[in-house]
Amino acid sequence: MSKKETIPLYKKVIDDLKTLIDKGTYKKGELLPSENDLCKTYSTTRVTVRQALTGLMSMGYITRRHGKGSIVSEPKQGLGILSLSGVTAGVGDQTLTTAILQKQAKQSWPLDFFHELNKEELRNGCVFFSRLRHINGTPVLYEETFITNINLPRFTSRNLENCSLFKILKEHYNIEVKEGEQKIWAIHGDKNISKLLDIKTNHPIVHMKRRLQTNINNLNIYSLVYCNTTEYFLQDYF
Amino acid sequence: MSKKETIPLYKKVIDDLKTLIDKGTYKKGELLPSENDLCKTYSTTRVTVRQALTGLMSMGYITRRHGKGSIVSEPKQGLGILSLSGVTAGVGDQTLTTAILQKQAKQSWPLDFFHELNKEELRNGCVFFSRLRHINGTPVLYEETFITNINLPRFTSRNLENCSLFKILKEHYNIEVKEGEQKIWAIHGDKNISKLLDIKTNHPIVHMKRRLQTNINNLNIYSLVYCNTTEYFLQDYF
DNA sequence: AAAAACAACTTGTATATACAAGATAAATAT
DNA sequence: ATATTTATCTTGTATATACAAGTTGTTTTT
Repeated sequence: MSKKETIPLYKKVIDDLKTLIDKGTYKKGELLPSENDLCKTYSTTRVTVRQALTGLMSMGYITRRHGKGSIVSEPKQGLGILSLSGVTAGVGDQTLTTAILQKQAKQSWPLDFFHELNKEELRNGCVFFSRLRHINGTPVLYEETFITNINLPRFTSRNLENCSLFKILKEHYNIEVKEGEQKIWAIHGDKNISKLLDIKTNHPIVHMKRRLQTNINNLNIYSLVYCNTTEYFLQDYF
Repeated sequence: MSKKETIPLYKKVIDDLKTLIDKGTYKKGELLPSENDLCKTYSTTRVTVRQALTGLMSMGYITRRHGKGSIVSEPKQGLGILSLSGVTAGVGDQTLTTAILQKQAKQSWPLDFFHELNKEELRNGCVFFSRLRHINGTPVLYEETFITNINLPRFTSRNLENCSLFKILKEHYNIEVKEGEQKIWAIHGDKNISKLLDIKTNHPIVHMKRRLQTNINNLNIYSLVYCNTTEYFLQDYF
């Protein structure tokens, strides 16, 4: 039952350093321990340590300077456009709450679904849920998410508040987002969206259609996003 | 005068494979030669070949499957939101023209510049230019670009039409974009923007503020983007 | 005092090798 | 015929090592 999976050393190094960066032990602009120091810490060689650092770099956690070291970058949360920042401060200082409008439930794909689906996905159906995110009490972002139904144990009974979808997928099912695409429009919200976001109908909002591919074959995450960017904006690091 | 720089082997492998993918020799969904084949081709070892493949992967050119091989992905153009797609087809089928509204010229940074600048950048000043991109004759995207002035030879006299900024930087100055951030809003265009994009003033448009860091220290590319997404949309791969 | 050389750090590139583990098709056993 | 095993591909992880080259502070020379 218990997956006695041994996680690779380089992944452990990534996780450790990521945690220390997120915790603030290594702050923005500071240098990580040198590659040789990390080699000693983990009793390994530079090839493995560099594999970890390369991973952290492509995740945007660090930059590297020849002859200098690995420099901690701005802490990034999420992948692509997942983070929402206020004009004055980062998300950390804001009160971000998430309301589940429709709890995740198995269903078949909508007939007019916005993205092409393969046979396997169509056969499996999907899990759908919708969330409304508030910052400091104001509704800012409405999101509808469709996940290919591959029978994740107990997934439909989990609590998906507080942006924890990706965390849950990673920690409980070892699912990670590998790549993705997103399409962006500026639109005027229709009646429903405007009501949800508490804005006038001619108010401009950002609309996105996203598709995220995971390390599991045929497990894609699709989402429709509607965001009121009057007081906040969408931020994207790459 | 001639830079007798020896380019690293792994970079040559990346460039070669990238060219072959772009040319269509390796098509989407196909497998690249195996790591051991590439080792033979380049008379090197797997560590070096894998360094190249890891690079191609983080650039989005390929995905890799354990036990299977390196699979060619959808060819991606540019980095982050740089590509503009129509609803019906990719950019390739569209007629994309670029008009230079203000030719690139050295100047000092605007007093109310949207991003923090360091001392070095302030001292150097910037090169500014603005472009208006049309798809099938319709103005769709207006972009103002600020590049830190580091005296690139002949840069101010080059032709920046046809999205070739990044190509020029890469080919003539060996400058590559390393990372970046972008902030996104939906707004109603002001008089100027609306006139440029030929839309009504209450029309929703996507507004972005972008900052791209390059492999050259203190050389950043800042841009302000305004996009009419009525008929087209902004697309982003990661 | 200023410039040049040096030493000691750092990361970058590269070779050579080994075994683990996923994918696939052929050979074998049922 | 249908499973099962096996062989042989593939990529994934890892060790050990070497030298090149950028960065920085110290020492030496001028």
